[in-house]
Amino acid sequence: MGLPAFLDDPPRLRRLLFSCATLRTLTRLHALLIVSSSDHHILSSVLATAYVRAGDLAAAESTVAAAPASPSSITAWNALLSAHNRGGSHDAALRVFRALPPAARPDSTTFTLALSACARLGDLAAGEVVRERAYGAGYRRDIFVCSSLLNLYAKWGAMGDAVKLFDQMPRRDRVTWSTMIAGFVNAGQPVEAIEMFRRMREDGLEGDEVVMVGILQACTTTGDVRMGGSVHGYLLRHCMPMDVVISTSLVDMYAKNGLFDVACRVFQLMAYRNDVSWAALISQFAQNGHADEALGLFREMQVSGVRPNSGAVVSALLACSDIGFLKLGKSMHGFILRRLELDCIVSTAVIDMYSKCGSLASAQTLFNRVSSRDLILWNAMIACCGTHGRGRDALALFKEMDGNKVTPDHATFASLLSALSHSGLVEEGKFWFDCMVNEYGIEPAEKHLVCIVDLLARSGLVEEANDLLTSMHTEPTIASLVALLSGCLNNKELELGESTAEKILELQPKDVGILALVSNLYAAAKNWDKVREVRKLMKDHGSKKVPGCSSIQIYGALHKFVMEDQSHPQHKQILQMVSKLDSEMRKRGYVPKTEFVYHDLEEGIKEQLLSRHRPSNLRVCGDCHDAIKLISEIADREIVVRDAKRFHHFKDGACSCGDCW
DNA sequence: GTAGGGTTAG
Repeated sequence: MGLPAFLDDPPRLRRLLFSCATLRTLTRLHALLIVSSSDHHILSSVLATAYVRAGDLAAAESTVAAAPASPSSITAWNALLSAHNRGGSHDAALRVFRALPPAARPDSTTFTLALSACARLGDLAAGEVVRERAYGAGYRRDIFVCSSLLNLYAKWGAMGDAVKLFDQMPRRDRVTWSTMIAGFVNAGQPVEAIEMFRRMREDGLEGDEVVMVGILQACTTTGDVRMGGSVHGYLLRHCMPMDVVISTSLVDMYAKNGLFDVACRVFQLMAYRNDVSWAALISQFAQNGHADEALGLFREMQVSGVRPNSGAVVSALLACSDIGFLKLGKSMHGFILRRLELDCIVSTAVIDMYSKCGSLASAQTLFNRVSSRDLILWNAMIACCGTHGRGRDALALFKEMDGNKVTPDHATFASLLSALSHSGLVEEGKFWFDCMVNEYGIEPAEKHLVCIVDLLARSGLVEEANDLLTSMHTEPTIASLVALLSGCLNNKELELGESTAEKILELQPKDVGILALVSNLYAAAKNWDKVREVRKLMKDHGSKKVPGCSSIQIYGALHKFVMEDQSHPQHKQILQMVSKLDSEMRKRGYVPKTEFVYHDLEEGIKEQLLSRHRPSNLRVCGDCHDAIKLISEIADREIVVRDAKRFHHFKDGACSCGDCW
């Protein structure tokens, strides 16, 4: 049987290879070429490129590798490298680059592609090897090679190297400038980024969309909304195409600086919004306590047909945590399992959501299922145990983490110490604090000091706590003094208490809760002059508190209560139940602790207020704590209460957290 | 067959 005539017609064969639509026809053609006696090696580059286009990168590689290396084969190698990069297989791209036969003579494109792979991988060392080879091959002044190298440095914080290279470059174009700008933004040097932009314009170049995105990010981090706004105006004046990315940067810039109405307006005017645009706005609402708006937007996003990405889901989970919306959070967990990848970031958010919605057990279960855990995930789980009053569990996790070769950081210790402190594990707390400083070389930050002072003072070791504070190089902060004072008050160490109170007053606190604590200390010390003085301070300077809000979720519906609020449809029935519980409690010997009311009122009125009291410092107060203990017994229910910081699990007339009041 | 951009976790 004769072979098709086109096999002896190289130009026709070339055309055929290029137009091969499917991998199957291509493989068949290749087989024919091999059986034919014609010298198909001269076509191997074309064949390999065709394989790349058909998506069979392995076939492409073996084809180009089997052919004798020639300068013309480098385009096929480049096509292969480029395809690996496009598909996200940067490791494979680097492997191909390393396997390149020297006779193939890598060119500017080859080095550019290899450097791009290094930049994606963050492999600075591999980048150095590529750079040396590129320089050796005479591409020291090639603008593409230099830009790729610059990008590698800029993306991974080697701004010193980037600046050096940038200054040596024979020529700079918009891409080189914008790479430098993005690099400075990334490295947390927004001022330098803006300075670069100024120099760029001095050089006679105008910014394009990519440059302006960098500048907007710089404005976002410096908080310079004026400049951000003028960039916005510049974009409009120069009729720059407002694409998704630049509009999203604008939304982010306005929202991150608190201008939610402007951000929403820009968002509404966008011709097209993708998942990132939605996520940008949702995250800002979620992070600034506007959980309802965040969840509303999340819903709208789904209605409009955009599938939430992990960023949007993480933010929505944060909103659920914020208002304790367990049912919605659970359904998001389900959505993630069906549609998204459960990576460390998402797992952390889900675990945090379960914990903050009161379900530590669900958080634990998920944590145990996650196979690869990063530092932040461990930290989150340790923090969860701590807030639920499980100091020993937190310590066990910490030890397990250490065994898993994850090195704890300052945040780990902050959570661990806080957990130990609230569970009354004094010896352990002291031990790990020393360990943190001496073995892990972590300089105690304010949050660590507050924890350890709290731990010591809580257990009565007020002198030791005070000595620790005075031994530090820096002046004690309000928070650490408050921790000390609170310990003094609870342990009736009034002498040290009074001097601590004095120090706190010198720092002029505005927080009503802190002033109340100071006043209580003076009252305990019977220093009535001081009590009057502090009360006056509370009246004159005390910051106006946003009224505390309590909420409860029943069958997925959220019920909210604010002080004096009577808007709930079942208000009457609720009050009836409260008074029923109240009389039942009094029968069991409940006496309201009126010292927790910070207003100057008659005793009788105080009691009335207390029975529907949300604490002004957003922590469960001692009176509520006692009351809920009794209610859990009367109603024979487990009651989980979350305040601003921690959880209280009440059951059979007791609270799981050993430390509260 | 070549270089640069937006959101998200303790």
